[in-house]
Parts: sequence; structure tokens; C-alpha cells
Amino acid sequence: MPAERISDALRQAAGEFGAADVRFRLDRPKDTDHGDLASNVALALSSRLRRAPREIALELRARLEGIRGVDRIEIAGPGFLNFFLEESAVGRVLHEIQQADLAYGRNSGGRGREIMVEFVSANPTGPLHLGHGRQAALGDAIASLLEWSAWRVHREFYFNDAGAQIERLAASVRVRYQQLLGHEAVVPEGGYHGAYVVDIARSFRDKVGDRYENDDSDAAMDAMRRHAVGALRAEQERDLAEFGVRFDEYYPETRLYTDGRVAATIQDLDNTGLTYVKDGAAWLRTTAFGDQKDRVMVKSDGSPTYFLPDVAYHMSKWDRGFREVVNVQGSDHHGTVDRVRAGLQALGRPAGYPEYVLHQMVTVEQGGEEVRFSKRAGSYMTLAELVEEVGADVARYFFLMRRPEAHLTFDLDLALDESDKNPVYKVKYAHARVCRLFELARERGWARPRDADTGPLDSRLERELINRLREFPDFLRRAAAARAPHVVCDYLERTAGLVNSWYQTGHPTRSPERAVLVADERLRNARLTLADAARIVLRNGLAVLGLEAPERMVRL
RNA sequence: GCGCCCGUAGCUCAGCUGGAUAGAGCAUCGGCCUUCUAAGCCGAGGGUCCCAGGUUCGAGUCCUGGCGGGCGUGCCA
Repeated sequence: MPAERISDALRQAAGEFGAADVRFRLDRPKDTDHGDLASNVALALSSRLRRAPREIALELRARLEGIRGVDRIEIAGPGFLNFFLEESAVGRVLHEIQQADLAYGRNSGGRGREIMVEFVSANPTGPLHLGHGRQAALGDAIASLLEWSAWRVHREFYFNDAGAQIERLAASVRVRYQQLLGHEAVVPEGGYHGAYVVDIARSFRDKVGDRYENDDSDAAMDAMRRHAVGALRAEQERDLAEFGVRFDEYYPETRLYTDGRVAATIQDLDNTGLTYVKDGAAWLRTTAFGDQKDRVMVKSDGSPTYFLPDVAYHMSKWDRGFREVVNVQGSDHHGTVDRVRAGLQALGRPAGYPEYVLHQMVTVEQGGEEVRFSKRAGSYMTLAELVEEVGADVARYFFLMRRPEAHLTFDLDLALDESDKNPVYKVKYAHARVCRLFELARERGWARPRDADTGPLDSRLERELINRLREFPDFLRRAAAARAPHVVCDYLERTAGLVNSWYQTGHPTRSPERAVLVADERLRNARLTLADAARIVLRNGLAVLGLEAPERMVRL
């Protein structure tokens, strides 16, 4: 690729100035008048060398003669080097895209190493809500981006199948169960009121009949708890499948107790000498690792706080060989980050382990009003309800199109719109339109061109689109590194916009001479080559985000 | 009080390692359908990038101090 040759040449030239380690950029300028690629290297060197940037740029240009694929170099503005590529080098990008096809956009950054992405990790105490939906979309897309960057990704879902919340759930189910058997009973303080609890009680009754009537023994509660957890896990599973998200492993909290990890973690922490007893509780000196205050591991009543299994759980990740772990969590959990890391550091793990992506909450708006309704959960809208309403792809995309750390306002009106105003449809239509060209070409007996002469692609718009397609791998690399799927959304929307413009300006209605399917074979094949490259990029981009790329959209 | 995140067009938001004239969608206004899907395209208006300092050749981006909003700050999960 010309970009790599230019980058190498710049690095070498910088070395001749005695500044081989200078940081500079080489990227596509916003304005096509500024060439196909531009570098700020002269500006970066100027502060080091204490010389005027334009002067340095002139000398650099003299050393950059004869890079293959480069037509000319201009110096502009305060000292930018603007590279204009040869027509053939521009066109070659399209051939490279065609050749790479399904693999176009992949990079080898991960070098086949293993990484775990933990996400959703909802407790089985209710249906998945929209916060989980955002997290499911985010975690899955981050995992996918990492796969495109040559990481071997393990998708994991952790859930608390024991503890106070689960006991409250079981107690709530018990109340509904008693009510079904004709008894008076009231959902306890802090219990769960959603309609789903009644459904669980009903399925429990259908299974066991009245065997546990008026029975609040441990065995009865245990049976209800297991039934409720099983039912809710199954429901969450269905919702996630409907949403198109799958996990490699589900890790239950109880396993940490049954396999002795929690006990071992207490022992290991004690051995560090960083623990102490105060007010009858066992504490860990997490302040030694930057936490704001020390944390209780074991309460004075002898039961562990959630902090302990959290540390034990993350030790299990390490022990399973994951040196790279990304935890996707709601930002309401950010208070746990420091203490978990501190606990792990106490046990000798590195300071930044694990990595966190924290996302803000989701609100839904329709007609400018916030929507709070949920039949099933009794409060906020569930993921299943949203997917039912707008479809999995639209929901996914909307969850992904904002930076994780920004609050997300889900605009239901826009989500339900099936025109190009809706960014999801905009991208899908761009793909479908391009596919349609090949369908029509086939009908006329014109094959998909390979290695076509791309010389005729000389319009400003075509040049811009080609440069855009060339950048796709960089965007994926950057999105993966930043754990930021919204970068891909942004890229796809802009690319789709260019594709739509190009398609439309060449519409036979207005300017038949710019149409793709013209009689002139050279022109036609050049344009079909560009269309094919655009098709590949849009399809691959949608694939990264876990969205379908339809070849045809049904007209309503 | 302390910690983390956010503050960019009327609205929702992008803006990479500090780079050229701060961008997109929605909304508003004006054009374009006998032909590859007009579910579209072209164009216009719209900005003290929360405020004040600082660093720099250059700051929406980095630093300091404010202001406003969200979240956290339990022997809750």
C-alpha cells in the first residue's frame, strides 16, 4: 500500500534529521484539495529542530522523491506535506479490496492472543432491561472488533445465582405461589413485583403442584430458588439469542464457593499481611493500592461481602490464562473498579487488570417524551420489548452509535422510521442499492469485473469515496484499540452517505453519462469495480457490528 | 465533602496521538423523479466548542481553577 511506503519514507527522512522517534501523522485530509494523504511531520519536527516548519517540509520533500505510487507532493498551510497518489495507485486499492473480500478490514494486531470480554452479567432476578441491551451490543461488538484484529476472544457472562437478591426473588415467587394456591400473602419489602414473578410461580406450581403449600423450609425455598433462577436464565438466554448475542461461557457465582476459590482467596489475601480485623470484620488494606478506603472482605456475621467473590472471580480469569480481560459494565458500578483491582494487586496481579469499559444508562424517548413503560418488568422497558418493537438490528445499532461513556437517548420515532433518516436503514440501503446494480448487470450479461482499469474514476466524489474505502482497516484498528464500536457506526454512516451521493449523481434520470450501467465497457467496469468495493466495505462493516447486510430491501 | 464521567448547531451526537476553514443526522427553508430503488440526491441558513486562566508555532482536544448535569462514595448487590 502506498500509505505504508510513504510512512516508512517519512520515518527514514526524519531519521536523517536526527529525529527518528518523532511522532507524526499520515492520514487522509478532510479536503480532497489537500491530496490523498497528508502528514504533519514537518510541524512535528519544527519544535524539535527549532526551525520553521515550511523550511523543513521543503527539505523533506527533496528526500522523498520517487516513492512508488506517489504522483506529487505539495507543501501547504503551516507546513503540511500533501501527497497526491498516481491514478493507478488509487485504483489499485479497489483491486485489493476485491481480492481481500470477506477479509477486507482485518488486521493482525492481536497476533492470535487470547482475550476475554465479560459483559451483560445480569443477575437472574428479572428480564434483561435496556441497560443490559446496550451492554450486550457493546460487549459483542467489542469482541467482534477484537476478532477482526486477530484476537482469540472468549465471551463470558457472570451471574450471581446466590445471595440476598436471589433470596428476595425466591421469597417473592413463594408469595405468588401461595396466592395461586388461594392463600393470602404479600410481596415482602424489597421483593420483586414484576408480572414475570407470577409467571414463574405458575410454572413452578405446574411442576410441583401443592407440594410446598405453606412450606417455608429450606428445602422448599431451595426448590423455588432453583426454579426461579433456571426460568430467568432461560428467559435471558432467549432474549439474547433473539438479539443475536451468544456467549462461550456462563460463570455462576456459586461455582466460586463450591470449588473453594472464595476460601482460597481469603487465605491468599491473609498471607499477604494486608488484612486486619476491626469491629469484628475482616478488612483488606486496599488503600495500599490507591483505593479510597479499606474494604471489608468478611462481615462481622461471618458472611463474605460481594467484594470477595469478585476478587476470586477475577483470579479465576487470570488462572484460566487470560492476561487480557475487558469488563463491560454499567457506570453505576464504577465504584467497584478500584477495589477489585486493588484486591488483585494485593495478590500480585498487574495494576491495570482487568480493563473496564463503563457505559452510561439508556433512556427511551418517543414524541419528545420519556417512555418508562414495561408490562413485564413492572418498571422500565425490557430488551425483549424493544427488540419486538424495532427489530434486533436497529436496536443493536442504536445502542452502539454513541460513545459508551455518554448517556444514550434512544429515539423510538427515529428507530421506527424506515427511511434513510434512520442511520441503520441508510447504511443498509446503500448496500442494497449497490447490490442491485450487480443484479441488473447480470441480467444484461455483464459479469462482475476483476482487475478492471479504474482510470475513468476521476471525479472528485469518486476520488473521495475511494479514499474513504481505503481507510476502512484503519478505522477498525482504531475502534478495536479504543474499544469503541461507535467509531465504526460513524464510519459506516459517512461512507453510506458518499455511496448514496455517488449512486444518485449517476442516476440515469438526471445524468445518464454518469450512470454505472453504461454501454461503454471500460467506463462501466471501472464504476462497477468501485461499486463492488463499496459493497464489500459496507457489508464487512455491518458484519463487524453484528448486523445483516441485505442484498435487497423489500419495498413497502 | 471526595472520586469518576459528561458539557460542541434549535435537538441527538461525532471529532484519532494537539494540526489546515469545528463536522454528521434530525428539524427549518429552496431546488431535482419518462431511465440503476426519489426509502433518495443537491443547496442554504444555523457555533462565545460551559466560563476564566495557562502550556504551544498551533487547543474543541493537554494543564489549573470555577460553573452545570449524571453516577459512585455501606459490614447493600
